Amino acid sequence: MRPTVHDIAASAGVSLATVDRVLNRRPGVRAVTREKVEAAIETLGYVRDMAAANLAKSRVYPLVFIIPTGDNPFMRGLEAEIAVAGLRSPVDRTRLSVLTVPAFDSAALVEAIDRAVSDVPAGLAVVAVDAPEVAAAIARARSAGVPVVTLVSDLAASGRDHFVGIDNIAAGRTAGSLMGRFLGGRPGPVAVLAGSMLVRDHRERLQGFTAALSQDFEPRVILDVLEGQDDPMLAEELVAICCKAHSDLAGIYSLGAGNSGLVTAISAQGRPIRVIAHELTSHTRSALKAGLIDAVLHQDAGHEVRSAIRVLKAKADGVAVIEAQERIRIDIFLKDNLPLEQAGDVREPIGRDD
Amino acid sequence: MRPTVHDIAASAGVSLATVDRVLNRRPGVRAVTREKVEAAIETLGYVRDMAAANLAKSRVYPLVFIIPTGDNPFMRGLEAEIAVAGLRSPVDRTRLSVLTVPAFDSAALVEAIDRAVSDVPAGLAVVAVDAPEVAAAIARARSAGVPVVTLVSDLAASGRDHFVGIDNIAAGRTAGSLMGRFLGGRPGPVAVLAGSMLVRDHRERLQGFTAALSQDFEPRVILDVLEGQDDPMLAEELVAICCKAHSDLAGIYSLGAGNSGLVTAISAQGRPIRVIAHELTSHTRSALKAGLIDAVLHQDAGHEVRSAIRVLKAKADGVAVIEAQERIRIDIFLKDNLPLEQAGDVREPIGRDD
DNA sequence: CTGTTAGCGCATTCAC
DNA sequence: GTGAATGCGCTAACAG
Repeated sequence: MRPTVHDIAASAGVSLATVDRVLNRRPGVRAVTREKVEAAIETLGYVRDMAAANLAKSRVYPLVFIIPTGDNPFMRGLEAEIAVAGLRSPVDRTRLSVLTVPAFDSAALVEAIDRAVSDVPAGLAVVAVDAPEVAAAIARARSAGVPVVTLVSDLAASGRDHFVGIDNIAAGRTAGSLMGRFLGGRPGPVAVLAGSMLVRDHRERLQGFTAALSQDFEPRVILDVLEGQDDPMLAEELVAICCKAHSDLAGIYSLGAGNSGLVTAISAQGRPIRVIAHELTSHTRSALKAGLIDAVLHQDAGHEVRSAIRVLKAKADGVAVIEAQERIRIDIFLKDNLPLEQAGDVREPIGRDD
Repeated sequence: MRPTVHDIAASAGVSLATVDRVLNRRPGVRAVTREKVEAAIETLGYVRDMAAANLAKSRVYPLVFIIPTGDNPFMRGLEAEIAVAGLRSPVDRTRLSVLTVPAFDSAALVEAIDRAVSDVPAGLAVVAVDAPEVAAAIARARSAGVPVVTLVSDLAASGRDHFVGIDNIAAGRTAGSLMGRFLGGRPGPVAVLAGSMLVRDHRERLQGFTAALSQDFEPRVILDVLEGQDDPMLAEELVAICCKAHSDLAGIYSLGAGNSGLVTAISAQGRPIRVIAHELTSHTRSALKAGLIDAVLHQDAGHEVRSAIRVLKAKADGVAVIEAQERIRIDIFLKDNLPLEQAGDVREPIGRDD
């Protein structure tokens, strides 16, 4: 039987209230008494039963997610997954709320963070914009006692408690490696379609891609990055122009959003072009099936949301997280290992995690 | 505030004990009374707080895992992950035990299942052997009220509550698709190294591989399956013979264990052979880095163990599982997206195994 | 058949 | 500074 507060109270010769005070680091205990209790905790190997503690406290965890507005399908999928997780709130004692702010707008993000913190939530999950003022706002949140995780896009300089997302350099390297192998000996340049080089994860993906493709394979020209602003129309136009300019174009790596435009552009081409894209959506899924896209690298929004919730609760309670469980995987989808589309899928399918 | 038992007791005009009786489907309640209570539960939207219930019951979940003996590194990794999960037992109220039985020995497995069931555990996780008597034993367990999940290798005919593992047909298809693309136009036959065709997951992988490779690519000869019994020595020998017999061998798909032997054999070859294998171990990892293996398909044993525990607890409590969370992924590793080696990783003794 | 009561392990008033 | 008492939501004797 696990030791309880009663056991350590008896063992230390004090009352439950005193034990509770030292457990929760509250004042009103003499140093000697405290040490006696801590000794008892140590020798009995006491670990507090969080379930019972939460029951007694009627604890709920108000958690705030701050994500970009706009029609980026991945972000909307993320929002949908937050809503799904919200269905379980009564069970896991959370209360989830979502704040949306214009994408890439650090001022708006800072304001949202400060506003969220003023309600002293149990935790904050932020899709970070890579800017110093954002880092400062996150630091403020933390020093106000609010645990913060960055979501999808990291900002290590902020001192956030945890990053929930994939290793984007590794993702880029994987894309580069797949591209190199898929192309085999076939000549011709490779194009890269990004959203914006102002975004950290896009920069990292490009970096990894370039490194892997130039390191492990025969020399190949990587054309200047096409910045499609994650906008399907613009992406389509840029890709079409690029195809015209390079009649021997061998491959395209799309590392951001706006893939519906990309697909339209390449399906108009009569020649085979190897294409690797990010995020499984209804568009990339059907393009994959049709053979227009060869591989899709993916991060599971559902897993990310659940992971953020678990981590924030753990941080709020000051307990350790299961690292292995919180590692977000880079999923690689070919037409042959597509997960089934599920009834609950909003528009961005899948969901599986740990 | 969520409604509690008090609320429904008041609303139904009965006592707590009666509410508890209908909640737990215990006898001693008149049909009319029961219906009143159920109506109250329905209208108030009551959901029982499992944490509080478990606290009151001092509930623990004795869970039994039955896995093969032998030096199959994946199985040993699985066992290690069970031990890791056991560290958290005090926290999540489980008590894990492991029974090992000789691999592919259905009689031994049946006996182990029956023995485990006689202790009436809260749940049973079994690496199933594909045999009718095993299915019968699992069915017995379930009708004795013990929830059963199959682990890694399924046995749908048994009526198990859930399967914890990857979709092996999809895994095979993925391997076939990758093999086809990696080979490009290069001619030459492809070999398949399996453990045994008596095992269901191996059969399924082969089936998927053959289908994908012959369906989506130019015709290619797939040689007769080499059955290496998951034994490194035998695998090495078989592969060496195969290489000698087929000087134009283009690729090898290793869908079982015994990969250290495979690696030894192919590293002795002077010519490039595309290799796709299963399960990331120290051997496959270093072969991947060295370029001897091109891709590794992987299932995360840690995830599988945690998933089995979550599912069995849920089944024991009669509550729903988060399906998305319990789907086990097929991880695809290239040298570029290898996860960092961790303390808990599978480590095999040098020389004699996979 | 149904209700009362006393905990499960912990947190929190309120006295002393 | 410290302790006794009460309750969180639920279960389990034990009465009636």
